[in-house]
Formats: sequence, structure tokens, C-alpha cells
Amino acid sequence: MARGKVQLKRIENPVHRQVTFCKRRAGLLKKAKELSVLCDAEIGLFIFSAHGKLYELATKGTMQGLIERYMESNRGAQPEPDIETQPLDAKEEIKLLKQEVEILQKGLRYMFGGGVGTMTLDELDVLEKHLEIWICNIRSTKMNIMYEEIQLLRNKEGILKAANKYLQDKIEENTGMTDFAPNTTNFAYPLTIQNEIFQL
Amino acid sequence: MARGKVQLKRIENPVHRQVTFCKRRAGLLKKAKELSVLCDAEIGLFIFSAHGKLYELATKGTMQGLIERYMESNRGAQPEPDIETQPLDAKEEIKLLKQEVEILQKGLRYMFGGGVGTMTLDELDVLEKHLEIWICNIRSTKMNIMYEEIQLLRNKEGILKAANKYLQDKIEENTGMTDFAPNTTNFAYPLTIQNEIFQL
DNA sequence: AACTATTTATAAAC
DNA sequence: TGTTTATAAATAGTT
Repeated sequence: MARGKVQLKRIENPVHRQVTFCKRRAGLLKKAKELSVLCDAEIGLFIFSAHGKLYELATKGTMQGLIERYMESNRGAQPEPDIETQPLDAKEEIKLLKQEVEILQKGLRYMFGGGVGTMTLDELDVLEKHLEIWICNIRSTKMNIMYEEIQLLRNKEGILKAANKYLQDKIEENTGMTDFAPNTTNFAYPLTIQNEIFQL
Repeated sequence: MARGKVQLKRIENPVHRQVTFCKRRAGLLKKAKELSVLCDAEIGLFIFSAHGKLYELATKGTMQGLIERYMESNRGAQPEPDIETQPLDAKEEIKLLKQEVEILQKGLRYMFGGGVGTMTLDELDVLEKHLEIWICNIRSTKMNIMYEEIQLLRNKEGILKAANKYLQDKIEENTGMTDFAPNTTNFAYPLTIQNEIFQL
């Protein structure tokens, strides 16, 4: 860029090429850092020289972390050519499932508001209120379910108490022994019957 | 680099920051391409804006390919922090995530299809937690938006105060009257100007 | 590597 | 977002 305009093609002279590579590489890394600091961006940059040497920059965390983030941002365009990935790596599957969870969350988001990225303050307010209402609905459904379960258990309790009473009477009738069976009111049900309750 | 020296720190004004981001991003990508062509280098570059948008450049083949090459060059330097936790519980985690996916799918149906009856208590719990997380995200987004708006308004306030001061000085200078113009510090701006503030 | 003459990038203004 | 302009920064060629 000085003492001569640059031609946008490979520099044939290998000495020139190497010198330019050093200078421009430094410049590029510097610019990347600057952009990251000035504009609050995260940047991953790696440069392989013609001879295979690696130079890199990761402005936040490690390059690994940035690459993972990149992979996630980029997903969907990948045709997934994987007969191998499945048996090789459980980690991979976890990642995919997490992605799916995220996608589902995005789906929910989309159906309500049409994408958080572009939403205004007012739209976000509306969305928030919708979600709060839905949480209320969910909680109320949960309450209903729990209430029904309680009713069911109470019914069972009544039935079992009656059954126990019946059995106790029968024993008394047959043996004349009144002491050995506990009072039904405070009766700790036999384990088998308890299990039956919880299975219903 | 022009009309003012650059300070190497985050640009606080969000408008300036955005503009600078666009320009410098373009510049950085251009420089990366040039280096690649001139010096026969392979370059992978990705930039996440502060808002998470991805911009990328891969000078040879795909970014995936370059990342793989990067990984290979870099192998051995990676300590892999979680060797223990991952393989032991991987199956468990997969199971849990699959359940979560199913629950979210059900939740979508539940919320939009009106089919309430099919979800269990536990599933509703999970769905509720997801929605709560989502509300947190929304609130944090709202906070950011409001923060930027406050910054903007503060800037505008400063500008308007300066303008008022200037006008007041002018009036004083021309008429010698100092009483009739209100003090800028406590000045209730005329409604038209207020509206202008809120429209900007 | 250090030095400059230039080109290039870009901050500010519109 | 696009264009213009004055100026800072990068750098090609030279030493």
C-alpha cells in the first residue's frame, strides 16, 4: 500500500511474499483485536502460512470455545454425513440434543413473537406477559392434577380402610381375638398394600 | 484512523459502535482475503457481533475443513478439562435430554393445540422451568434495550442543554435581559422538543 | 529490522 | 444504509 499499488494476486517472488506475509499477518491480527475491543465482538482467526505454520487469535476464551460457538451458529446448513459419528461419540449426541432443545425453545419463541432478535421493547413486554400467563396456566393445570391425585388417594384410603375393617371383623369373628389387629385409624398398612396404592 | 485518533477501548455510543463495527468488519474481511491471495495462506475468520450475529470467511474450502485442520495442528495442547464427567454419565445425560426434547415438543402442542390433558406433572414442571428461563432472557434483553435508550437520551439531553445554553447566551447578549429565560439546568423543555426527543 | 513515500482504511459529518 | 472528506494507519519498496 505504499510505494506502489498492490496487485491482488499471489506475490511470485518468495522473499517478497514472505516479508509481506509477516507484515500483513501482524496487521491483520492487530485489526482483529481492535475490532473486538472497539465493538464488543468475539473473533476467532487462524492463519496457515503457505508452509503450514499456524498463527491464531481468539478474542474471548479459547479458540476451542469459539469454534464450538461457531459450530452451533452454523448448524442447519450441515448435511451431517455421519455413519461414523453415532457410535464414536456420545458427546456428539448430547450436543445435538442440546441443540434440539434450543431449537424447540426458538420454535416457541417464534410462534409467540417472531424472533427475539428484532423485537422491540413493547413486543418483548407482550411476549413476557404471554409467557407469564402460560406459566400460570401450567401451574393451574399442575394444581388440578395434584388435586385429582389427592382425591384418588383419598378414595383409595377409604376403600382400604373399609377393607381392613372388614378383615379385622372377620378375624375377630373367627378367633375372638381383638388385641392382635391394630386399630384401623392408626393402622400402618402392610407394605404390599402400600405398593398397590402407589402403583394405581 | 481518520478525523480523530482511535482509542483502543469499547466505543460506548451504540450508534457509533454499530457503524464502526460494520466498517471495520468489512475492512478486516478484505485484509484477510488479501493476505490469503498475496501470500498463499489459508485463513479462517469468524466474527460474532455483540448481538450474536455471525460473519465468517474461509479462504480455502469450507470453514469446517479449516477448523479440522486447525484442530489437528493444535492437537496435544488441549487438556480436555472434563474427561471424567463426560463418559460416565453420557448415557444418562442423553436420556434426560431426550426426555426434555419430548417434553418441549409436548409443551408446544399443549400451548398451541389446547390439548391439555396429556402432560404429566413432571413434564409440566420442566416446561414451566423452560418458560421461566425464557422470561429471564426476555427481561435481560429488555434491560439491554432500555440501557441503550438511556444512553441515547443522555446524549441528546447533553446536546439540547448545550443548544439551550447557547440560545440563552445569545438572547442575553442581544437584549441584556437575563430573567426571562429559564435556567437550563432545571429547564422544562417545551413539549415539541420533548416529543422530538422521544421520537428519535 | 528501520525508514519513508504512498496507498489504504476509516472517523466524522452529511 | 451510502457518500464524502480529512486524517490516521498500514505497508511496498528501499536501505
